[in-house]
Amino acid sequence: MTVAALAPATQPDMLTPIGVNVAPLEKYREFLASKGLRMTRERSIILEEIFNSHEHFDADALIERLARSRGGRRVSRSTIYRALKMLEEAGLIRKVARQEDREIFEHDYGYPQHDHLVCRKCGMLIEFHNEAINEVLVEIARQRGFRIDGHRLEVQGLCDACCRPPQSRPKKLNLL
Amino acid sequence: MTVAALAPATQPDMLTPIGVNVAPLEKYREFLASKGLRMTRERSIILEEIFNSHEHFDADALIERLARSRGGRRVSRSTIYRALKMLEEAGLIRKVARQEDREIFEHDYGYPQHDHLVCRKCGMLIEFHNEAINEVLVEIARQRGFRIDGHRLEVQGLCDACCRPPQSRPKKLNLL
DNA sequence: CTAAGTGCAAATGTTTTGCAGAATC
DNA sequence: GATTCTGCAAAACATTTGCACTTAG
Repeated sequence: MTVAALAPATQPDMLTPIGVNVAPLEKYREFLASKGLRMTRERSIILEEIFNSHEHFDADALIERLARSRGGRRVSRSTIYRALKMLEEAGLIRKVARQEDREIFEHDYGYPQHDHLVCRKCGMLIEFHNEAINEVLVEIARQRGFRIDGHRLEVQGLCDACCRPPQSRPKKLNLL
Repeated sequence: MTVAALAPATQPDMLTPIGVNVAPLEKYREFLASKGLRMTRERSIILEEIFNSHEHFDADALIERLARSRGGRRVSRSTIYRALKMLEEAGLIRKVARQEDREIFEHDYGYPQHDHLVCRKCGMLIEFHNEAINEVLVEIARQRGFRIDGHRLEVQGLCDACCRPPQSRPKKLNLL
């Protein structure tokens, strides 16, 4: 379970156009321009790879995806880490959890806001959205004069499948 | 701001007995016994140091506190890391946030459950408790057959003080 | 052209681990 | 007395950085 396991997205892909969503690229371009930074081949390759799927990912998974990608789309490790930082600043991706000492990212643009149930055993991420939570947070923040930028809510526990292990052979039985 | 800045605890210390709370030690002892592990001088020193204050802390802060502690209470770095892991397993402490690549811990025993507003600028942690959030989570988990062990909710943003920087001299004015 | 970006390799900083001697039960 | 612990130094690991070369604007 090196790579984050995935639950089916809450929203089906029905509304996603075939191919790359162009909006994120535009947003990235604007962000870069506003900071006097440049849109390079590498930056667009990374962005495209990320937005080509709606899956959660970590730096390493992305690096591998790019490494095995068709056509000389190879991008160095450093550049990818540098890009992840920028994309986060640009509001295009966000960190959602931490698994095995790695940050797990997901899209933060063109995707409804949500939180996650994280299975401690198989690593599955189950997305959910609940407006009531946001309302509570807004009210709490108001009381303390706190200006909310965002939040990260990870609910740890066991997913449905991992709650009842009987059917899959319990490990270590062979020690007898 | 290497060490996590702190907001006053939500609950005053009025109910805390002078000196060390003995309950955590008991709980730790039971946990260790149940696993065939031993209560050592080092483990109790670490526990005592942690429960001597209700503050949030990270591994490094704890290491330093123990290093400068009176009487040969020095405990090695490795032992402290090893202990943090056990204490978390034992349900005595929990990770609440991540700042500057370090995990921030806090008591998870003898202290009411709560979440945090984290100031992105000064690092201040403001605790809050809201039962409605728990209710929502329990319901969501029920629907998905998920068994909740716990959660971690970090709300990022700017604290009251950092929202309005005018009075404290804006940095970089000297660049003119 | 010039400032910004990239790749590489080396550095960083936290956390982990192997091992020999010390301590608990 | 055997098993578990500790401390040390070295290792592991994800992420960052310095630098010479490349590239976007």
